[in-house]
Amino acid sequence: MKCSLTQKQLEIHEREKRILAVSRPMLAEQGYHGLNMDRIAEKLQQSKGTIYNHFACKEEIIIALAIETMEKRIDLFQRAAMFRGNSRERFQAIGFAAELFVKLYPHHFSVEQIIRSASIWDKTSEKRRSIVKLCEHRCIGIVVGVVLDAISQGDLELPSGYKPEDLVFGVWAQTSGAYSIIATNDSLRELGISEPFSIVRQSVNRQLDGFGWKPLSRDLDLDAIIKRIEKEVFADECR
Amino acid sequence: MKCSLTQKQLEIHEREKRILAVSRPMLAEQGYHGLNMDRIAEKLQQSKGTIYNHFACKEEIIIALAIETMEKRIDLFQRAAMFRGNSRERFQAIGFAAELFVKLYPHHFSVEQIIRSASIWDKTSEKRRSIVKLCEHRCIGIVVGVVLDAISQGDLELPSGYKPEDLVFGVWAQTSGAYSIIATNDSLRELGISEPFSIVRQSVNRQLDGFGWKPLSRDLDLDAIIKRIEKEVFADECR
DNA sequence: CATTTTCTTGACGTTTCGTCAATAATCGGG
DNA sequence: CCCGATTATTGACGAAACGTCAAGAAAATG
Repeated sequence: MKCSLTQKQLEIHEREKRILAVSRPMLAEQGYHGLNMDRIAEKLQQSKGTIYNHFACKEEIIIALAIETMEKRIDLFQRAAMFRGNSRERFQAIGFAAELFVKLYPHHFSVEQIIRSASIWDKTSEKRRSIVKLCEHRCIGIVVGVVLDAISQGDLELPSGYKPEDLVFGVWAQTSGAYSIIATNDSLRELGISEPFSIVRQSVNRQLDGFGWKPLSRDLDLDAIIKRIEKEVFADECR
Repeated sequence: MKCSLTQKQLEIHEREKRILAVSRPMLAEQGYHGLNMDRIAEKLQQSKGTIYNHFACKEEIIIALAIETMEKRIDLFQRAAMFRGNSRERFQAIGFAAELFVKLYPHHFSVEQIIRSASIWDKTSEKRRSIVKLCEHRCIGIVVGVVLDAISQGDLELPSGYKPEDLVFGVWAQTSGAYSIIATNDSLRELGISEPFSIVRQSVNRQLDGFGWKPLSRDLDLDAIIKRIEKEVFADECR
């Protein structure tokens, strides 16, 4: 009875994960149109109706994928924030995590891009939308936490009227903007930009310098810090 | 004969512009799916086949709209770059133009966002794609020009191995990333970010400070500069 | 074991893209 | 000014894909 019930529910839960697993590469590699409900059903050897039992529409699958993505990112950020070092080094670690995320999980990153566009948003359920909001909140919270630590430790003093969230927004905008351009603009090299990832790292550091977040980059050995982060936080991922 | 021929060609050219004019709000307001070939034909009182005589597919319309958009942006940037002031003030003027563009022409801005995503790109013609590249090149060229002036006037010295294009990329990423977030994230205020536009301006300036681009922002009256830009360059737009 | 509830199925209706053969308009030479 | 050739226009049509739903299968319940 109870065992049997759990059996079925387990099966359903399992299938939901498989639907998402099959959907992600379709969406990431071929965009919104590449995600095809009939093909999902076919690949899973189930009827289309069953898929629709799990997700009310295509957009629900997309937002579910986005939630998985954000959770993965949050995990990386959390680990990065725990890096042992001064506040600026910990911020650096989060930056490293963001870069790692893009490079290591391009299929996750793509989904984050796709959901940002189109009229996907308003076909999704309130329930999942609120989960997305929560994830965003948690993700920003992690970064804001490091900024707050920096302030309380006297490494950083923000201009009056400037909140920690504001600084985070600036860096968030810069990195997400950069990664988005890198992913969608195949002629960056022709535009004279040959090492975009390295440039983002530098630009962000200059921005932090501009806010006077100590120690300034000229007093830091950034390459050494990154080596430490690789070894101490993301050993598994950087194998 | 020649007049008559021109007559017809003029009509066709005129119609092409009308197709784009009708398409833009559809695309900008309702995304990729809002752009409906049948409805375009209906609105223009022409058959669908005629629309397809102008544009081989939906994506061609989108990229054509994107080209119009980029040309409009280039116009604003060119005017901004001619602002009379020191190099940093001229850079500021371009930043102002970018912000103005987003705020004043949201339907143009949206299109720039949409083309960046999805699998739109690979259904478009090589011809239009190369025009897009050219536009990007021109647009970046304008900004790079100001940076070069700053260097030659001794206001700015880039770190070794750092090219003017790299600095421009950083700012480009930050502003485009920020505007994209602003446009697609309706809960910024809940995340603690209440004045995103003002924050972007400040963040960019801090970044320029970090590169030591003189005069530093603490030696500038940014509000006064912006007032001057409004009056001297964009009087029409800021009425 | 019978009944009720839940789950699964795939044929179907609908929308929308893009095509193409037929028709209409325009052009150019005599 | 007229007639064949070229070009442009049309809308019915085929194809693809989304989402629905009534009927049937499986599971739960008592």
